Amino acid sequence: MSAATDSEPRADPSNGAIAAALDELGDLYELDGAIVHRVVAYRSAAKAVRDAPVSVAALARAGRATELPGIGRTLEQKILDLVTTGTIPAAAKLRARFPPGLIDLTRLPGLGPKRARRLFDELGIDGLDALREAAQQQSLRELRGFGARFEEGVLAALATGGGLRPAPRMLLHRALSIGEAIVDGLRGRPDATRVEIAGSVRRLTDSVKDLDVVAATERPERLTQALGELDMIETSQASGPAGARARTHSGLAVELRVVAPEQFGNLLQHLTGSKEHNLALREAAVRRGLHVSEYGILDTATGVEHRHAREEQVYGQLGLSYIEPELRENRGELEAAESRGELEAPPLPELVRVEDLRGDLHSHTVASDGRNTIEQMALAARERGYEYLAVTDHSASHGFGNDVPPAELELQIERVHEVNGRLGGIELLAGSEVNILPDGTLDYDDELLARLDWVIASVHTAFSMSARAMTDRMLAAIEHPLVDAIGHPTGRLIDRRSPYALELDEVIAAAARTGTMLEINGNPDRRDLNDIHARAAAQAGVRILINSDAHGTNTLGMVRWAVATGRRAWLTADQVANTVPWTRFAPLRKRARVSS
DNA sequence: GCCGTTTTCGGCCCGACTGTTTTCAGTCG
Repeated sequence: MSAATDSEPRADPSNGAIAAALDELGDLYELDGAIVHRVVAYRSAAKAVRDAPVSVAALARAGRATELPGIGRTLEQKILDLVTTGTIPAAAKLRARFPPGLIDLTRLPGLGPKRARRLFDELGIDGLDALREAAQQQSLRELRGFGARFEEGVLAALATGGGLRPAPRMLLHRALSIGEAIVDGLRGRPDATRVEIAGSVRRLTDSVKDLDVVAATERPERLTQALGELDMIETSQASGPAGARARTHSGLAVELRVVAPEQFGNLLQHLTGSKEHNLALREAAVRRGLHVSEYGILDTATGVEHRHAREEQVYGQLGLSYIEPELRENRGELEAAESRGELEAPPLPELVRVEDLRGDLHSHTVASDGRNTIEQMALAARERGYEYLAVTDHSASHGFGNDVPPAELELQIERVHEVNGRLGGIELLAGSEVNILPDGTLDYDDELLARLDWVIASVHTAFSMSARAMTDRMLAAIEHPLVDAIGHPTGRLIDRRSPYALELDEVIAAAARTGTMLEINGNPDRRDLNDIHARAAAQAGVRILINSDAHGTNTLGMVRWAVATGRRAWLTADQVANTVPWTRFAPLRKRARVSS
């Protein structure tokens, strides 16, 4: 937190900080009345920065930021200003013209930049407090285009805190389970011929802000009414003939859209998104004279609207092969779907599946904070069809009363080998999830580590180090010859805790060079590495592990969330180390190569 | 502000719904 001085160069802003600055600039230009396309350019650039797997500050200093999609010379210069001076001149200028509370106004539902600007220009309303006061005095309705309903809406939104901050997001596993229940409920209705989950839940993103459901029916009004009658629905705001909106008791916003069966593919494709995928898809289609909507594809040459019952037909008419929902983020999937393999763009990958996994390299037992014994975990893993399971309880300094002192680990090794000798059909690895201490050392000595069959090393303490110190800490662990893999490498908790400051490109390069595997952790709160980082790591040649981090027999299945992230990372089974049989996995371990 | 099977200017997806309106702009996804 020390201020930068002449002797101490300014620390590079993170991608998140650069993205926030671009988003703010977009907001300011929007208030300033800039054309929408310019504002969209800032938003899309912010997203590109946020998604970039490498340091954008470093890219900008190298004059290479324009390699990112949606970033041209102007934005590169603005990023460079931010990196070198800590501020963007254009933003400073606009901030002086518009009070900070004005952007808060645009966060309220139904109040965008145009109307917020009018409230400021014509009534001097410069923030939420002034807006509340004006609404209470019923002076908003004097403005043309504003009425009593608007005043009521403002007071209601401010009273409930709605709109003051973005709606809380729900983790995927919860939203998916609610979504499946809703889909089941609607499928039971005689009027529904098809019902599917769409939106970000179908794309298996980390977390979601709402649930999109699509249905095919000849009787739309019957089905939209049925949504409100489901047990899990708290309130329904029946909209129009195109669908309905509702909210579940758990607070999840649900949007149901309906079309005729012959248009179901168009609707499913549209509502699955992402917005960026659809935007790029539609722009490319327009260049071919085709206009894509949720109702069909209009061919401007013939005037014919083509309706498709299946998504494959939608992509097919656009000259594309089918794109898995997890890939629909406009991260190169459209180019790949267009490729037939012979061109320079590689075709779409065949994505890894849960069924491809042959083992799990991260699990806990009662020896630390797990709930089941070695034998119970082994039987459950064998039941899943695994050929190997690493028992990796926490190490000597875990704390929380769950640590395993060296003497205890020696006993645990014997227990694992004993069960392994007794049980057939599965290879049990005596392992440990070893803490990486702040100085980069581990909390067992090398002699003990060498007696283990498998070591996954993780950071569990001292999260708020500088990026340099944390990177060095991680690199020290990666360079250790007895560390086979790194667990949950960035430490993030989805929507709750940011990743530690870390130069991930250095971590990835070191992991690739040393043959240290990097994990995608299946805990639905973690999914760490994330999709962007896992893709970058795999492209750099790092072997990726897909692990459950199960703390009981009933959570071995959490690998499905890690597989979801792996699929979003474009991973094929070949890029995931634990898709191979034990005889091929064993020699991939760093320790196997050190000792041979 | 970006970008190019429309290549350095002139475009930049498409539709639903809302509130306040008599035909639509703004907002949202």
